[in-house]
Amino acid sequence: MSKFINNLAYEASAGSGKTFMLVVRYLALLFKGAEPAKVLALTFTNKAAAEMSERIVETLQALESRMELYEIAKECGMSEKEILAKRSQILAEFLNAHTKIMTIDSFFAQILRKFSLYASLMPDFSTANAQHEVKLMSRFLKEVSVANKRKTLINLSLESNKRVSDIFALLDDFYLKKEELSHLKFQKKSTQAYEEEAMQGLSLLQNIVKNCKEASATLQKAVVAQNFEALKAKTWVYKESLNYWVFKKCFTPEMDAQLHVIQNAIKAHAKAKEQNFFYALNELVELYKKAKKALYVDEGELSFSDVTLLVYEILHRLNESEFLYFRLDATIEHMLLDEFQDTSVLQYEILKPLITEITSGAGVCSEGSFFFVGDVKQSIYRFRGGVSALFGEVAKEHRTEVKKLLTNYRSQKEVIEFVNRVFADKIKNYTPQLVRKEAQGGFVEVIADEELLDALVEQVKRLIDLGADVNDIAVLCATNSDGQVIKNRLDAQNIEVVTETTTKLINQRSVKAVLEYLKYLYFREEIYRQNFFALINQEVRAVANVDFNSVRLVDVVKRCIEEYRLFQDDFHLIRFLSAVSKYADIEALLFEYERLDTSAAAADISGVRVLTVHKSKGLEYEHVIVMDRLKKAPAPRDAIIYNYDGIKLQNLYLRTKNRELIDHDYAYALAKEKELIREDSLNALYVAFTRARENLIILAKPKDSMFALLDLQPQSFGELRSTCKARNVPQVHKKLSFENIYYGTQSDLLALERQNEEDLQAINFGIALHYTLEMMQEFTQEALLDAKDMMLNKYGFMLTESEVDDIQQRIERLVTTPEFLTLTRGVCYKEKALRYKNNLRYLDLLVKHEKGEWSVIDYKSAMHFTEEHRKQVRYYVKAVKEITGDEVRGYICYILADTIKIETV
DNA sequence: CACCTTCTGATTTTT
DNA sequence: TCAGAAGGTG
Repeated sequence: MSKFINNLAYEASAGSGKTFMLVVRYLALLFKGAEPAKVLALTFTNKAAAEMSERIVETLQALESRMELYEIAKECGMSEKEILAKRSQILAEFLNAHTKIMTIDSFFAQILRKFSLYASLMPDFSTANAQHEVKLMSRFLKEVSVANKRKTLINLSLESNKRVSDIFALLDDFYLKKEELSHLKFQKKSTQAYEEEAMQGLSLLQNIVKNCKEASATLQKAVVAQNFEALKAKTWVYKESLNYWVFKKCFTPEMDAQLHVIQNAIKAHAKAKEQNFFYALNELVELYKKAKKALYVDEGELSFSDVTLLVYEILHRLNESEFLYFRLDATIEHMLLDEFQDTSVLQYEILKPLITEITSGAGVCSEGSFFFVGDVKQSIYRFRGGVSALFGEVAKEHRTEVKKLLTNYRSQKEVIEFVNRVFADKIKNYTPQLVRKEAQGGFVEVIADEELLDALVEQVKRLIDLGADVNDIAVLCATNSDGQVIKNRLDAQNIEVVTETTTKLINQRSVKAVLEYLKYLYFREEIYRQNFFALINQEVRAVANVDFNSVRLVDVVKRCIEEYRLFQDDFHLIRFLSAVSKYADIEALLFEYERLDTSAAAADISGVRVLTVHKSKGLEYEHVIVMDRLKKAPAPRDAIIYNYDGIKLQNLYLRTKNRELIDHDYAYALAKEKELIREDSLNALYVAFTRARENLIILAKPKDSMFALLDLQPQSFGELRSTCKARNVPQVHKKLSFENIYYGTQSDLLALERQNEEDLQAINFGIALHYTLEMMQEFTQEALLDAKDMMLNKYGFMLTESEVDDIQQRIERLVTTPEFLTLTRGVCYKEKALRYKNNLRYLDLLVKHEKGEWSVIDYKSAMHFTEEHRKQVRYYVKAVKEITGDEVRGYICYILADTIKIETV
């Protein structure tokens, strides 16, 4: 019997079952008796976090037939039978617990909310506001002006040939790395002396040339430089010796002596300038920080990095006794970290004390455990602060046992072996992946073609002709703009396409239409009116004026939806409405909406997936086409080169043209930086290639190819096939329709109009009513008043006064209805998660009565669709019965305007 | 043919 | 900021 390893890491190559291991680990902990609320599982994306929760529920539900069962039993040292016996209980506990499966950013935000007062912050701060940067910029400039540092900023900008906005980005860099930089000192130094020194050397050199009879015209011209800058631009200045080219004829050792004088002066000059630059930057960072603080104290607005930094600072200010931030809710006894190679040093520093406590067993928790998975080969987020060296360092620091997952469970043989061949001698310490016995197929082809887009269309058609489902085809590209171009080309060929941008709310037709409408109202440009009516498929007609000073933006949008009857099964508009309410005024919306990244309502969109390699991380597809970049790769241009040794920042340099030719240290740092960039590109290609399950097609251009570092030749392996598998019946997506033709009488039309209006209003009303009920601590009048306030905060904007009163009256009646009070006697659970047809649904109210039986209560604010509701509640009852094994009854509680009706289902 | 200077054009990845 | 092309000189 194997023993559960408390301190364990997995090096998990692509497709090697990383999520599987995470789920096994998580469930093993629960079966060993850990409370779900004490297990912290952190991921990098919301998608990954949601996926993990879903996988855990899925696994538990079908445990008897899942591969995980064997592993969990092994890890726990229990028999499969024992595990299965505990299954329902564990599932119920998991669904009812405050689980801590989330992104690292939301975890930090949670900590900060608890400790917000330490940072002079209100707990209801917000992150990622669209106007954040603009506001910050103006605050910063004000601070600069107040502190009399305008000159510093202007000099910094002039001297480094950078715009203030670029300086802004560097400031943010420094702000974030402040702690890491603290051991470095920068000194102000005059550069004048070095310039003179260099010019002196030049004039001595000019003398030598003047006295040389053999000097050619070219040579005489070559040694002419008006000033220091012109001298720096000369090519010969960076040669090791002048015993070459036109200098050769006049060469004397004295020439080289002067050359070295010039070189040393230039080197020292660059160094001095760099120091001045960092010194000034350091000074301005203080003001930048002040501006940031002002913004979050006054307006409660923070960026993601502010959250991380503040959490870090707070933790370091806390003393031992205060240091129980993670024990506020419940102790965290177990930690599971996903995609560890993408963690930044700062993020790790925050988690470190927690990890130390767990691994040393010094904490209150006697049996804590630490677990992380990752793959340095898939580290592609260096630009965002990810440090892949962290993986090894952390394992070493906490004496974590590292295991390798060697078998690839995702791909077919040809794909795996191709990847092994290509990367074996390119990626350091590459371990070839093993192929499963049953995965002997697969296909890989490398195609070189100048016309990438034509080749792509051809390959997509080839796959479709072979019977491939379009939803199983993914096109991976280098940039978002490439993705847009690819989408347009496939669209033109009538091939359905889904891009990441397709799913953005602002790209939904109905939302676009409303935006055009608003633009017309605001700018009064004819084009917007035309666009609006074209988008809603209605005849162009006059649009009434709106006074934005007297009408709320939300109301304008609401009226538009009603007037033009845009609401027809369109949940995008509902989301849009709540997004609109966040904008202060029409100007804010019109100038900022493009940054609105609320995603569209979940819709079953069908088509070829087009996405960047970066976005594809963690995903897998049957057929993958990896596209070369359509444009040239950008030149590296980060102004500051950070030189890390492992995870420790050693030094930093200011990127200066040609400096590597005369400054050894700089050359070393630059070479290191270049190597890291190369590794990143290599890793990106590794990620791209390993997304494929069956077929991998690589489209490379002959010149400037991003595949150049792999030395790929046009070639193919295996046989292209599309295995037809049974799949879910695709749900028919109801297309948006903007009907404006009615065949009824005027009164029918009015009735219909009213109904549309009511639909939207009724949904808002229902949501608010539910929310109020959810927020009530108990079913009393007093609790209602508190809950009403909370509801007003959240939904007040979309309700009229009479609706608010209506909600209050309805609930007042509810809490004085004896039948309801009897029904809710016992322990009440509100909004409990329940797995329902592959979706997590929420039960309005679940009551555990004294004798152990349960009641499922669903609230409704209207009598529509009653049969639907009954079905739903019956399903809930069945589910709860299965989970608990107890007696369960279901009720629908109609909270109507004039009466309360409770129906048993 | 070796080498310099000047001009032109291209231009990211995101929780 | 860099890469590549064009144009020029010995």
